[in-house]
Amino acid sequence: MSEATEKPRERYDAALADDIETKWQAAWKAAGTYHTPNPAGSLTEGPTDGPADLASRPKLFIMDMFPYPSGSGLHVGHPLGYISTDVYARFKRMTGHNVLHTMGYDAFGLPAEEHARQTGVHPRENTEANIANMSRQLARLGLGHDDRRAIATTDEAYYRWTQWIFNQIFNAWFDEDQQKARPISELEAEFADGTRATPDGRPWADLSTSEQRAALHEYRLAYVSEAPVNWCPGLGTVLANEEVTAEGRSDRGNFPVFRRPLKQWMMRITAYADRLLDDLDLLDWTDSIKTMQRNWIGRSEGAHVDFRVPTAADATGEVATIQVFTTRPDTLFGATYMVLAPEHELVDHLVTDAWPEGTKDAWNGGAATPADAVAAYRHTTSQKSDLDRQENKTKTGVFTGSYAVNPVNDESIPVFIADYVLMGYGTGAIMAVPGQDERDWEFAEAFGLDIIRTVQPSADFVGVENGGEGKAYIGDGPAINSGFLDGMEVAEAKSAMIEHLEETGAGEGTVTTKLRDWLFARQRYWGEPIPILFDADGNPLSVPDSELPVNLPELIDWAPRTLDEDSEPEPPLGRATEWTTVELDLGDGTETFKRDLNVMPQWAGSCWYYLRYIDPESDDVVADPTSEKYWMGGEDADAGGVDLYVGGVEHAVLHLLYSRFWHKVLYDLGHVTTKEPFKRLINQGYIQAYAFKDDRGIYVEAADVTETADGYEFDGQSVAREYGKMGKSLKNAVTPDDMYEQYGADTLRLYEMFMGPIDQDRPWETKSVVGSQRLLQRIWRNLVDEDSGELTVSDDAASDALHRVLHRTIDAVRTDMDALSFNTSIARITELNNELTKLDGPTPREVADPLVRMISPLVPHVAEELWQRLGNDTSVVYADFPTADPALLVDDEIEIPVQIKGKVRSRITVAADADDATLEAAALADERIQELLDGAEIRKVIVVSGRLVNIIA
RNA sequence: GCGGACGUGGCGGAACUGGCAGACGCGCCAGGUUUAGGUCCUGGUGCCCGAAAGGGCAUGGGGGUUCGAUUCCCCCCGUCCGCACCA
Repeated sequence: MSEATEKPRERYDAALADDIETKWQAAWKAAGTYHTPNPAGSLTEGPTDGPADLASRPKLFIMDMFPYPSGSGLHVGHPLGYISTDVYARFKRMTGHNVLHTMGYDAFGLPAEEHARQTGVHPRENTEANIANMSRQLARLGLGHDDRRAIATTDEAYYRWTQWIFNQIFNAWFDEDQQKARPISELEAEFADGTRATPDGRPWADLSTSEQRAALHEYRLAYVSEAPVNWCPGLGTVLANEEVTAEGRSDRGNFPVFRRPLKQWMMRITAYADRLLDDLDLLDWTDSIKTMQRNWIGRSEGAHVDFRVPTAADATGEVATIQVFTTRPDTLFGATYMVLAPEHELVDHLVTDAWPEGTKDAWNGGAATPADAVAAYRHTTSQKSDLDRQENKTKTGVFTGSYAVNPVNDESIPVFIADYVLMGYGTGAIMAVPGQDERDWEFAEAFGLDIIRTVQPSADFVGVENGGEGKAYIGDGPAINSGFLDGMEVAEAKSAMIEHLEETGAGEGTVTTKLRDWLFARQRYWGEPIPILFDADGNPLSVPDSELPVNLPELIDWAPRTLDEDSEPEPPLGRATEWTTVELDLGDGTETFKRDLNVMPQWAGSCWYYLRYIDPESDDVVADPTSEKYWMGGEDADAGGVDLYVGGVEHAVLHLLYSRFWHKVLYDLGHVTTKEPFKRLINQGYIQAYAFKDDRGIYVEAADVTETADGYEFDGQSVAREYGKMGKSLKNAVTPDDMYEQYGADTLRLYEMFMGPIDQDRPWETKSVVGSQRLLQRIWRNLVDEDSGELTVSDDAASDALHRVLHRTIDAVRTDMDALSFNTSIARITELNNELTKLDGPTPREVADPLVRMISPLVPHVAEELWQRLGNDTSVVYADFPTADPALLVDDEIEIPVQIKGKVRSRITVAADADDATLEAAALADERIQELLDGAEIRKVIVVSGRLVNIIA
């Protein structure tokens, strides 16, 4: 770029912005400008250049979902949320709040381990390098974070407390009566004093230490369970369900995943299902996120019903009983067959030696015996991927040979296995009511089973009755063919049936959730070691808090191995042979313990980081109680929580649900004062960008594409435009560093905030950034002479009109900033500045001063520079945000539109406080209106005070 | 299939609890500064008819409520997101 010789010395361009930005970033750092004082404990020091009374001001706790420190650095899409929270935080600092805002790193996780496997670089080394790079990029944005509070989940000082929380959970049980977690010691006391019976009824003292440990283990909120897990040999690890795609492959790397039984750490999140559901009502979150959480929890009310199978015996020799869950107990009279999931444990007992009399051809799967049919069917099912099962909704299944007895009418009904019944939901078995269930109807048709309607379909229902196709009727209506229920509406029939079942002992009302307990263990290296020791009998015991943290052993050969399909799960920590055993006295004499070899999932560190932001230094407590109560707003447990939490919608369910769960346990145990961690949540939108493909279908560098009359061109070739996520793969990434170089950080901030509302996706357009730079240039030029660098601000009073514009702007900007509506704030500031540009003279100080204050949350560096040039010697960061004078918001005279039949035809100027009669008279007297009415009869006149007049002629 | 969000100029987007649709910006057009281009400055810019005055049409489509609808209600179309044989 050739330098124009006459370019003004002090034009606000990228070079000047760079000078200003780096200068003030250094100054803020030196002064600790963003140091937020705690009310007690550590970090009670505030900024040296801020007000002394900060800690006694009302608090505001603002958070971003902290990032994983990726090796590829940032693009302009990443900081969108961070800028939003920064602007809001700065605005709130100027309205008298003590604002806590910082940033950390969610730094454990598989990518560093994968990278390490490829390069041999230790995950810690790689992670720290990535954090350093990302911190540099973020710091250049001028985010007002209290860097004393920055944490990384990989810090030993941090994960010590992650492990401590694990121990809290492990050493707690859920008291169903009180619906809350209590220390396990209280359970032990109940066993000891006989309040609660031991599992086998013997006195507690008669149990051996090992038996006692085993008994307590059954109750713990974190427990070991032998459960089928998703073993992924390609990654050498077990994956959580959410990390497995619908195709049955790993989310990361797309390796095949196999179901294997394994001893796993589980967290009893299901105990909290009701509270996690109910307390959503306390939260200021969007309906869509709340709905997603509700769906994920999937609470449904219904009944358990027991069906006896007289011909079959269960494992204990008892007559087998199949328990089903149903949300429609009212339809029990219509249950004409039963279905078990193929994996159901009772299936083996139900399979008969030979096909009984009456077995239809369709039922036997072409096999000679039920055992053969079941085995073959199970095999076929296990071969099917989840995707197959989804796409092919044709009902399949086979008869087990057994008949169950319907408890309400003693009818004998056949028992099938079919893969449309899932082991993972309810009891893994259903009573099939084809008359009232689509799926059961399809199965019944395919297998020639009886269909009995037990609800009278409504008149408009198009089923067989009304000459239509066969169909289940799901709607409301009176019960029919249902004995004592006949005539009752669905809801009434449901409760009547539940009452009947409970009286006869055939079942009971119950609640089921889709939510499963949380599989918490990972067979990896780069995570928090689970602080558990196993005694000689294999009972798990927590490492004493005084021995925390359990540090990761240093491994040379630490990487997960890629294993073959038949492999057994193998945790990498098992290779640190010296580390795996430890001698310790846990109060029962010195024992030799084996360490748990699993690490925690990545969710763990992010479950509670808000607490450590509050108090990152305390050694003896997870967070200082006074500071915790202050920052979380714990005076009112219902209303408390982080005041604003901003992050991506991809964390709508898991992170937020896990975090809420941990928080509730900590609340029950008295470590935190609020019921919920995050009071208000906003999902910021994503920045997307255009991408371009050539005719071979290969992406070309988007930055080098030019727009032509009829399309787009790259290197002389026409290319096709697409739209999608910004990133390397689409070759459309724009980095913050590019923007700093071309425009400066303030312009980038301003542009990102101007693009649209915070929660909306939006397309990035580098060519539009210039608009934001122009605004800053014009503001600068209105205050500073570009050639001399002198201030062009006068002490003369502003005109009355300007005064009014100023105060209207202040009023609007205050409201909009408070509503996080930064795009409209910027629009109003632009309008004010356009007025200043038109002035054709120096800017009155009484406008310049509030203008600089108003822009400072958005563009802190240039605002601080102008603030200083205006003669201030304290930082604008803690200056008061301007307040509008209400008297200047109302005009003496206003112009209002006059409509004829709803269409604006003229305008009249009237006194602002004119009454309706005056308005009507003025409107009717208006020349243009008279002309248009032309003597027509006026039927009605609607006057909206201060708004408009509408004449109906 | 079920659930949620949304649909406004060439583009990003404004419009409070129903009251002047299109604020602000990008782009585009015209003019100024400049040797020229760019930068920068000033003005214009929803669409259609019209020289203008003015008029007509416009918030995905259709209907409704209302003096008045981007806003409220019903139906349809489309886009995005979540869940998915959940008993």
